[in-house]
Amino acid sequence: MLDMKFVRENADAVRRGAELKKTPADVNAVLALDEERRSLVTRVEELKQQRNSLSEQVGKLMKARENADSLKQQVRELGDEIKGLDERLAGIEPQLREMLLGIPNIPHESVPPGESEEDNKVLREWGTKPGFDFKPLPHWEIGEKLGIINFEQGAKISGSGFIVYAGGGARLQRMLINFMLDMHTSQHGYQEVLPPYVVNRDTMTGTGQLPKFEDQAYCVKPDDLFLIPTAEVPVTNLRREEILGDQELPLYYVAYTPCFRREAGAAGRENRGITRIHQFDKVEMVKMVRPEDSYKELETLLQQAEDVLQALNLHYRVVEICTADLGFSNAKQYDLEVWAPGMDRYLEVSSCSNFTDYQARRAGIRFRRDAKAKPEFVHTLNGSGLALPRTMIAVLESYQRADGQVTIPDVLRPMFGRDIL
RNA sequence: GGAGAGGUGGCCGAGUGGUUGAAGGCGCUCGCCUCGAAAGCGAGUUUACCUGCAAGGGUAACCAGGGUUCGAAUCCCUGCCUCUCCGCCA
Repeated sequence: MLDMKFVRENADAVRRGAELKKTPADVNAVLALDEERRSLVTRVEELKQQRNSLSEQVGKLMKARENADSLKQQVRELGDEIKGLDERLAGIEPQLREMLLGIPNIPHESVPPGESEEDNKVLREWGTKPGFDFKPLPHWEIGEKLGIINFEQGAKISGSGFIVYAGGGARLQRMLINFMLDMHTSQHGYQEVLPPYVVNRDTMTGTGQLPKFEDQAYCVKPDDLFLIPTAEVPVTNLRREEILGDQELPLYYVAYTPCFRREAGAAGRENRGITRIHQFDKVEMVKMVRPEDSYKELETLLQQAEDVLQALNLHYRVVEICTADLGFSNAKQYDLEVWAPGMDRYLEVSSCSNFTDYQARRAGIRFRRDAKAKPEFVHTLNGSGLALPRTMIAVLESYQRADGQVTIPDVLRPMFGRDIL
């Protein structure tokens, strides 16, 4: 969320930002409620000051064994008035917070303007589309033929949108996860964490999944816990409500987790195969950095995600997301889209975002530059490094052979132990 | 799951109704001292919000939420968490 003071002092910039994002946001209503809150606070604090000093006098009188009844009565009446005002405040404050949460982060000035995702800008391409002397199959056909992806079993035991990897498929998936984690920890300086896959309501709220997207999450009802939709949720919340030391920054976390998404409303789209499933694996990078470094850190984050694709020798392109397609909390975002020759299209495998202080304010993640300095909010970033199903799609489809077999990418061979699936 | 104990500032640790935002110690910051350092001495050391041009003033917070009271870190209730013992279990 944005800082109330910032909204008050930069109302126009906030309005413009929401417009650019095509997100309706009633800034005036927020300003009005803020005004009301402040006048209420001022009044109630005055009354409390009176109560405190009168109450102190009561104490003195009673100690001196003098009669304090009329004073007591006076304080009691003050107390009633305070109670009323406090209750009104207690009603307004959550409402104000909620309205503030409805205002999106402001896009960075470098973000290209746009009307829809059509206006996203392809910045560059890496590698070339692989050529085939046969018609490349889509991954679901490869998967079924080789018996490494089983859709029926997934549907049987869990439901549509769940899959079972078997044999070389399961093994390849595990190797890919290993490979990514190893790269990010040993070459990119990340600390690996293995968080819980189920989190509480506060955690889901801290990163913004709740209350707005409750219908997208799987809920463990008796315990009011939620299956994580991405590792971003537990990992970003690791430091929730903390004040970090300057020497701790920048913090780089990488986590492998499964991700669970109900995808309510997404059913029936052109999502054959495993492009969009309810449970998938992902390696996620999360950064907490000093504000002045965040845009530089976004570039390295992007590069680190690209490194994975390059090591796997998969053709991809880098897309700069335009203002209209930018996520609600994002100030700037790049997507990596990998080429899937069997599907004849690009698939988003990574999304690298700079949230500036928007997410950190909501989650209360701060740092102190030195012992005397005021705490400041960190900037948070995250990026997939990478999403497994779509990486798997790209590998299967790009490395397929005329005989139906799939070659194992060079970098994975030592780990995998053989050169075909 | 059963029984018990406990949750106070960066840390340790006092505090059971009235200038206690909180003793004392440690740590940390600044200053003095020193060629420099240590020791020693002195000062300072939570956060959020409101108000003010500023200096400053004020309110709130001792796990969280309610309650009692003129007044609560201190009393009562509920919840959460931690620890110990028992049970169960990958």
